[in-house]
Amino acid sequence: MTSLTDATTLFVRVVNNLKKGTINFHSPLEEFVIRKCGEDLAYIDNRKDAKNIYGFDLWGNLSIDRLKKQGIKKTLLYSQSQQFPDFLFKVKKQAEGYIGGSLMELKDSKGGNIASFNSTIPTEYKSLEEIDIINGNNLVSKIARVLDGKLAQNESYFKFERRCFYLIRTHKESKKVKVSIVDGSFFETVPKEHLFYQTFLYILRAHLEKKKIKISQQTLKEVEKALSCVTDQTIIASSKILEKASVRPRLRIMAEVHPEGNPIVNFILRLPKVASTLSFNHHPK
DNA sequence: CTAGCTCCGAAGTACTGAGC
DNA sequence: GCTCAGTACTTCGGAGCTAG
Repeated sequence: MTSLTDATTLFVRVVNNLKKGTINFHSPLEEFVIRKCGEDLAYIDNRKDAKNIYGFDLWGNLSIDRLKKQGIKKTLLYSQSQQFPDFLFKVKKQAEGYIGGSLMELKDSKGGNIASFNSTIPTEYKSLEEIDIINGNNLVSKIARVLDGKLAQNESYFKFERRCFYLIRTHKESKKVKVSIVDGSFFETVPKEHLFYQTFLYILRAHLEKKKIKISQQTLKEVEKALSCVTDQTIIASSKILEKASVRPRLRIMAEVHPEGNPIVNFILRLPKVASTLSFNHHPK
């Protein structure tokens, strides 16, 4: 279990600075996090802008030679990796385990609804191990390990379940602008693993209905059981090479969040819905 | 090492239909 | 008609692979 420290720290600092006017409601969200919690971070996805725009160097005084030894290539130092998540907080030691180490994702939205989640399903917890699976590489865990230093050497570091938070701004261009920090658990009303196979089941049922095909309850049960194995989004989302096909179908996972219009508490959310779309890559000869 | 290519997530843009 | 939200589609660009 982790505490809420990371999110509350950020929240308190953001609120204080909004009051003082050192940041304002229309500043880029990443500026909030980098300027107010930079030193507490173990991963920044856009290290290029962190350094060039906000003058923050994630690597602090770590020497380039040492980083190279730990597998951090020079091109990685200040790039925009476009991986999940946007930010990772450093872990702190507590008794035998860890606290802190939260994930922070940013969502900026013109309207009152929260923008869609491209490729990542929002959840309450994620470990570095899961982050690596989502990304299909170990870039994030590699960087976090370096910045968490000694604390990262423990074997449990990789599997430590980290809380997920979302720094969300709605109505960003109007006077109604509102900034909130939302706990990932608000989005995870159905376990992520169920979301995928239930989507496929839904697709199947809709087809059966449309084509007026009747299959037995028994068969449907078996299909459901088989489909329940479909849980790995990297397998779902990769483009597929099919025999004789000149195009490669690519299923993309997106989650659209439907906001509940609550004037006081602004982050009560309805069932997340996974919408997949198909696009095609040309298969080179 | 590096230039050129593929892969694919995320951001940005376009479209569409409902309500006024 | 116009606006806006929801949805669909397109573009961008970093990483990683490979051939030279």
